[in-house]
Amino acid sequence: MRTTGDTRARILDAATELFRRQGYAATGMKQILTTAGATYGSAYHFYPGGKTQLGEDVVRTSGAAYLALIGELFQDRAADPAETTARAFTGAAQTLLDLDYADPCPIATIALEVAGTNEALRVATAEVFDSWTDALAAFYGSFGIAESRATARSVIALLEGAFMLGRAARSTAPVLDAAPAAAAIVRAAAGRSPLSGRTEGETL
Amino acid sequence: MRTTGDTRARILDAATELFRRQGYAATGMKQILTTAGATYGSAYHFYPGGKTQLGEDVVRTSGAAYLALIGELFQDRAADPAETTARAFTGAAQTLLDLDYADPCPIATIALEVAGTNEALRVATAEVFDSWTDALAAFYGSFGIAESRATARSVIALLEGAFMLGRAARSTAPVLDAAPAAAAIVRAAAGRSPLSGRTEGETL
DNA sequence: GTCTATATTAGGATAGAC
DNA sequence: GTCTATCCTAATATAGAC
Repeated sequence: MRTTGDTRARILDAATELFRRQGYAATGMKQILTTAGATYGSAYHFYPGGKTQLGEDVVRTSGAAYLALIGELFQDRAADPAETTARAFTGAAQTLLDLDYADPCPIATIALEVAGTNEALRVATAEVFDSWTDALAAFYGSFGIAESRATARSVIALLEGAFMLGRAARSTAPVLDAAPAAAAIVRAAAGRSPLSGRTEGETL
Repeated sequence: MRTTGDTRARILDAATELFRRQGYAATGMKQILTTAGATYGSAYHFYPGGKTQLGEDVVRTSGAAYLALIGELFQDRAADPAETTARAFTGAAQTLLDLDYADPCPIATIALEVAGTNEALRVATAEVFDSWTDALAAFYGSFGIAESRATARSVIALLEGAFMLGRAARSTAPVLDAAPAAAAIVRAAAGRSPLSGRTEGETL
């Protein structure tokens, strides 16, 4: 039995970790509770809606944590946004390695698993993806990139897909390959924007 | 009980369909067999390795079918490869809609689910992704694009990620947004290639 | 708020008749 | 090659004592 944090936090942490490594459906409440050092009584006290409600908490909580991470990675207004984007991918490749190919995205596997079978969870994953898109779009928009939402969405999609191929192959190559590709997406969108030219060729 | 095809094919088809809609872990053998109109006896006769072996057959068979589809979509040597790529994404958005947001990629959900828990299946998904990458890289390479494998991998990753966001949001927008993004990836790679200039500006 | 015990259903897999 | 019956385990969830 661990003693770090309160019981609800331990259950949430254990579920987040296990969902990330095994997926949602393959992870049982029993395993979560054993890992968390908690009991059914506690779990259904905090999550009367059961596994689905716990899953929602996992998705929204880790979604918010990643939103904060996006805010940290994408804040340099002085740098080329395409370069900033590429750097984020390079860092993500390292994260993939550090996690030994567990899912670097805490909601990706869940999102695919529940898209057609659990409406509450599906909505939760959609809202998290939207919040990430909003944050990244705001960053690109601040550089005058016109289709900032479409650009942000594609960059996030590319990262998610690269994680998928990387995990399957147990290789960081797909994520590293995606770094210049992501930069190309951003540069192309910048080139199509009214303020274009400013981000092309010039360092600042 | 259906009578189309033999028993093994019915089991394979049912499993493919259910894995695509519900994922691998959430789909039970019982449900597969009920849907297929088959029994345990038949299932373990054809797949003595059980659910994992059935999953492998699903991954490799539908992986081969998609490889053929890639071959059909990417064969026009007269058109701009970036345009061809964008058109494939537009078509994929329609497929997503036609499937009512079931997974257009038959192995994506499985790939994420098993990446850390089932080595045999993980290898199967990796090999399928590789075969798709090879085919698409050969297409890009035929246009003189130098980093053809990295480009192909990123295009596939972008499509997989766009499917993920699209399924979560029940919207084709992520896939449609990804069409010009994919074209940008291809154009950027072409621009970095020795034979560059040929695919830029010119129609042929 | 936490515990144990249990209800109920489904999970994957096997044996052996036919 | 197909069937039924069954084994054993684990699934989610609940009840009720403490």
